Amino acid sequence: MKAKYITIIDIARQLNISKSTVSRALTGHPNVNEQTRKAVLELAASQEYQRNSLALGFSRHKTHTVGILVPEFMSTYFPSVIVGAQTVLQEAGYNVVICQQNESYETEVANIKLLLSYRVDGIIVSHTKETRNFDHFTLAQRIGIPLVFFNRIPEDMNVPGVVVNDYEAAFQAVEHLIKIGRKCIAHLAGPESLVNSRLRRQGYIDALKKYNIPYNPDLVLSYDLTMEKVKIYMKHFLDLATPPDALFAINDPTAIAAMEVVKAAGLRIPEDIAIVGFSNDFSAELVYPGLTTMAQPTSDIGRTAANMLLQEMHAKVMNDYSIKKAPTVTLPTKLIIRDSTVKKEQPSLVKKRKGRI
Amino acid sequence: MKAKYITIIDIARQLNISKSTVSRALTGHPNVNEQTRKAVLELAASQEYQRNSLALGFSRHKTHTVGILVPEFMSTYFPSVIVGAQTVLQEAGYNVVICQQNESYETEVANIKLLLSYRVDGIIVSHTKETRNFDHFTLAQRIGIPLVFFNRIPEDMNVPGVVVNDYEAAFQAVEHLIKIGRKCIAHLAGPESLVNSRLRRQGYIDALKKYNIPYNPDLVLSYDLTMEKVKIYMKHFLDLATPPDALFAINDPTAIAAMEVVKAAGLRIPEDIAIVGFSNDFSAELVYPGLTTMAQPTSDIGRTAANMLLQEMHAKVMNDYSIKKAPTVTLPTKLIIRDSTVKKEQPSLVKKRKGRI
DNA sequence: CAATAAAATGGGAACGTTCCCACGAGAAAA
DNA sequence: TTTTCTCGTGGGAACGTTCCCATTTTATTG
Repeated sequence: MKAKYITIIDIARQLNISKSTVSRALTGHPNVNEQTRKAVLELAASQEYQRNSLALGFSRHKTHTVGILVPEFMSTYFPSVIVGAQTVLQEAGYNVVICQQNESYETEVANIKLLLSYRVDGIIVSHTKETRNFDHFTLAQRIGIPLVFFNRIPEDMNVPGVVVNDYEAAFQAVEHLIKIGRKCIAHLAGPESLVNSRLRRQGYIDALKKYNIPYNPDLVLSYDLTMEKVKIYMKHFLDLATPPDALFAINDPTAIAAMEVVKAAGLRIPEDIAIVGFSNDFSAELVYPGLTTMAQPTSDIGRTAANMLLQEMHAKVMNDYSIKKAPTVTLPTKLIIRDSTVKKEQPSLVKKRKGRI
Repeated sequence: MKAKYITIIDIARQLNISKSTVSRALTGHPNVNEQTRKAVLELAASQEYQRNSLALGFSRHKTHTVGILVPEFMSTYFPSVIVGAQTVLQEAGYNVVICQQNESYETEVANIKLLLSYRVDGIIVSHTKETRNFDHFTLAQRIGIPLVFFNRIPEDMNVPGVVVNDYEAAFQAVEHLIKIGRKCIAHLAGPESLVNSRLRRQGYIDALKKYNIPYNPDLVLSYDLTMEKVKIYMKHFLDLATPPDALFAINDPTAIAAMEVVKAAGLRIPEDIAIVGFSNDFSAELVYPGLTTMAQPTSDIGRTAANMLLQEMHAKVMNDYSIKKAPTVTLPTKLIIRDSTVKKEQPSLVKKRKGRI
């Protein structure tokens, strides 16, 4: 089974002109007679000519395609970053292909190699939580393919990236809990391997310090972001002699899973335990009670990363980040307060229905 | 700024052998001396050789890449279908690139052309809700690129596809509402242009018929799946002289948005209005009350579509669906009953906390 | 030791496109 | 008229790989 595509040579033959002229006509080159161009375009359209981008990229050493690599896309975070990036890139005339790793390091390496082998012009990436070895990224850099990271940025690489102010965000989240009177605040932290996790944890610690609340390491558990663990850890917190009266969770799914445990234990949110998440996932608004969370400007993150990548790709000379500092943009987060920390009065649930018994 | 890649010719030159031999060594061809192969592989590794897939696909007319086209991926449905498909395809040695259309017809056409121009070996697709003209798909077929549809399948094209039993699913969903005693069931339907919408609507109508409940067209509103509309339409339902005591929504986001309206109106779910959604999105479990919904086997849908595509791609001769019937696989759905239709007793919320005042 | 078979290698075409260079025809300038 | 310029066109190289065919080397057999 073999696909049959029309080529510019087919068109040239039919019109009795050279492939050069056909090429010029199709690419909009000025030096071509208007009648010739018209004839070529018409024939190309009627024969459904599809340019062969393989041949083009191969010959021109530019594919006008960028790859976006994300660790997963079941939460709303990554999809909406992608949509933001895609908008900018498509406007700039670039094609976008997306690869997702299922949080697997091997897939990540394979996908980087895949993109390199397809000679993409640039890559936007957030690495998996498993990634400890960054050789596949430095490889891309060595070859000269611009890379822009977001969300998760390898520490010991000097690469352009877009992040949010994780430290301040965590600080504010915890400060919010303190200001509503909580004194015993637990933290479900992310894996130590991720910078964001460590920054958020530090923000947590420093917020406690600022308000003279002693930091109790027993109230902090790092975990690997698999949902089963949350339930175990949260239960552990509830079983402490002095259980916490608030929880700051590394992200919204964690917070939501924790809420399940709390509710199942018959405790009230926020009265017994107030909960704050991170990212403002779509579901944060939907859960009961609504989840207070630090919103990330996902679309902006994507757009910013895309613009940075465009700049890198258009640079005359490859930016050599072994000698100069790579640009990093930090975007602001915003605390969204919902019922999981501060309860609004409910509309009366017993209001009479109209027109019915 | 130009990327520099090592080529097999570079390697050949350094080892003083021909590019043919290098090619053979790298591709695992039998006719090559073991020592030569070892030398080639070592040099390739140390110089970080990256095969040029453009050249390869260009020369071989096979890219071993398939494209997946989805209308959007903010809900969990499409991402998890993709993950399912990706698993199968990667196991079969195919690369996967994902394109998302933001529900835009123009983007869809552009992306199909993009994939064709990159000479992908096959395409898995669910079209946008805007798509009325399917020329870009028939184009792919004419050229000889296998296509497999899922979820949304163009009616007047005879193409392989994977769907769920939308009609029966809708029937069962409505039957469930009837069995819990509801008599006045509204339906927020999807756009008429989508087959699924029409099938689900018919399932709704026929379920009513079976139980001798008169079908009232005023209780059915088709809409374009934009969230603002839901609120308007739902409010309209509530304002009817005889407002409905149940709602069957075309999908979960619709159902959830409707729940917001119901709750804001001070009505109780499910006592005043029972609600059923469709798809069992991640959020269906998280909302309050939990949303009863027809679960779709998303991962299976993806895996099935991928397997069908593999079969198409491996067919010796292109299947000509202008003369024979294209295979369609229908997968089963499953009703997930949650509190939005049948309330479980709640754990007491006033249970005493231990170890605390 | 010659004859033959098998294994390993080299040479070159092919894939579709762009781009550079050359060339002819006609127009404009000398 | 001759020279110069511009416009439109054609020819061919280049891109990196595979694959087919030819050739050389090595091993095996009579």
